[in-house]
Amino acid sequence: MLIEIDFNSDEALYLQLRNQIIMGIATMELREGDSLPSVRQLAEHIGINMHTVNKAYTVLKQEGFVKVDRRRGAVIAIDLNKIKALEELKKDLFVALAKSSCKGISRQEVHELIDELYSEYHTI
Amino acid sequence: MLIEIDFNSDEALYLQLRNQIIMGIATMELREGDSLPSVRQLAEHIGINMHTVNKAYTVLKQEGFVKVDRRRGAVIAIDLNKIKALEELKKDLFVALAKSSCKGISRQEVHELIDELYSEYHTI
DNA sequence: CCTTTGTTATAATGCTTCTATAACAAAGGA
DNA sequence: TCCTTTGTTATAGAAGCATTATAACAAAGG
Repeated sequence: MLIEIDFNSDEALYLQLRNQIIMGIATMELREGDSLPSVRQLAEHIGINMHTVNKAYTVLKQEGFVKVDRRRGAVIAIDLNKIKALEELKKDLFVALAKSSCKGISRQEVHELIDELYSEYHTI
Repeated sequence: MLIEIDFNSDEALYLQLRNQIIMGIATMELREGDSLPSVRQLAEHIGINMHTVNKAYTVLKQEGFVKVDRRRGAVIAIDLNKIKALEELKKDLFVALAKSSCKGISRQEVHELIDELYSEYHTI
């Protein structure tokens, strides 16, 4: 899977990494059971520090997207928790929708955008 | 308008402030032309530093939610820019939807959540 | 003339991010 | 058995951000 880090972004490196892996899972580019590169390999490949990759993996583990196996490294393993996920989504959407609502974006436009984005995610 | 700051949150104070004001506009608790308290008044009222409030107002100004008038202070004045707003919404939704998609939340469930949240925003 | 307004400057403190170096036990392969 | 690779942990430093504090300024209004 191709990882692209933007060093000029104001988003933290470990979060860029985390987000791209989550999007990889959503698009099924990464599937349950797939191994991620070792922290050292990926760090070397991207050109960042090992600890930064490790931080991304640790967050992904805490959020239930990977399990870490000493033999196989970080392995994609979705821990389904819809209730928690719905709460988080709600929190994420709250401010984003308030902003768009203020800027005159209609409810229908949001629905259309959701469809457009969701069609890129093949899980459901 | 009631402002509530959570000092235990890991979200920056000036962002909590910004978000609450945006949500205030979305729910029409704050309307075009309304004045916000002066940076010093609001800082005093909340119990935080003047510069933290000033930072929130500065961000809101840059994002086109208020205009600053030397006489009237920060005044709600929406600068409509739907194209930019749609781009930002898309970016905001991208990761949030990827996460929920991975966790098994269906497209329909997202649509329902959108309706639920949007019904609290009376602008459109 | 005095107060209040936003604005700007400077400095100190604490937290987060990122890097660097190092070491450890566990597992696998030769 | 020995070597390499794995995740993990500890420690330390640099840089940037968030927050506070004190201070000063010009502009506007009463």
